[in-house]
Amino acid sequence: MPTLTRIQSASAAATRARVAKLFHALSDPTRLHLVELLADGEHCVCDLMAAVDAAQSRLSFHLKTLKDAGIVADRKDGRWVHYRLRPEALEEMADALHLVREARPGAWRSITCC
Amino acid sequence: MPTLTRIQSASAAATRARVAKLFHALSDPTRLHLVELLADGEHCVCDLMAAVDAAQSRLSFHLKTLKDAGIVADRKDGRWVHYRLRPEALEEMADALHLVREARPGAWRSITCC
DNA sequence: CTATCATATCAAGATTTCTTGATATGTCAA
DNA sequence: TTGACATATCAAGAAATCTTGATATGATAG
Repeated sequence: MPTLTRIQSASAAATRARVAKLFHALSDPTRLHLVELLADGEHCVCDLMAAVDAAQSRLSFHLKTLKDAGIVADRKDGRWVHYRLRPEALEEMADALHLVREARPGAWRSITCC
Repeated sequence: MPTLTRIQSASAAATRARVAKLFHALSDPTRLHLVELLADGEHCVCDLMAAVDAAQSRLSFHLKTLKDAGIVADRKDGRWVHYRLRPEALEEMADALHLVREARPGAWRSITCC
């Protein structure tokens, strides 16, 4: 494998891993619900816990998953923690989808068979 | 819980499950790679197998995952099978993202605490 | 027919993700 | 201070997902 190709596919692989992580973060109904709730602005964990019916540690786990993917950010305020959406991450996802949606017909052809 | 609320949240839950399934299908680097490859049109399994470096049954598993989510469709042609993207599914995902991205500030307020 | 090829499916194990209950940490109120 | 509260983290088990190798199916070529 030539060097350039290796480098390109290495970064393509890194990009895919990043995008996969973003999509994974939204691949769970509870997390989708949380993201919906945060769509109108910042909320504290206690509100979120009341809105989605989840045990505290379970909610904490899902918020952490979203935060690790960069989809939400948090802010400490006394004994409360407020979470908010990070629109950049959602844009990143929209961009990834868009790249796939714009067809590039004939970019590569059948080699192996058919 | 009043009936209307229960019905609404039942269908909201169903929608979230559907959307979660779509996002889950794209939450894996191999499947993202496949979707990229299909972005320029239909390809047979053998081409895809050459392009992503995956064992046959592994590829088959990931294609099935994409197909079950409705992201790709297949077409049998003699002993070959050709897969193609289903743009509707990608639109569905883009729509789901869009709903979250348009903020609806103040749609609900803190009740429990804070 | 028979052999070969393309693909799907299955079974078992490996790995990852999720849930639960328990405990830790830091903050505020009394 | 002390106690109650909000949240995070941890450990262990449960569940889902992924990988691998083996076998099944159906189509074509010879």
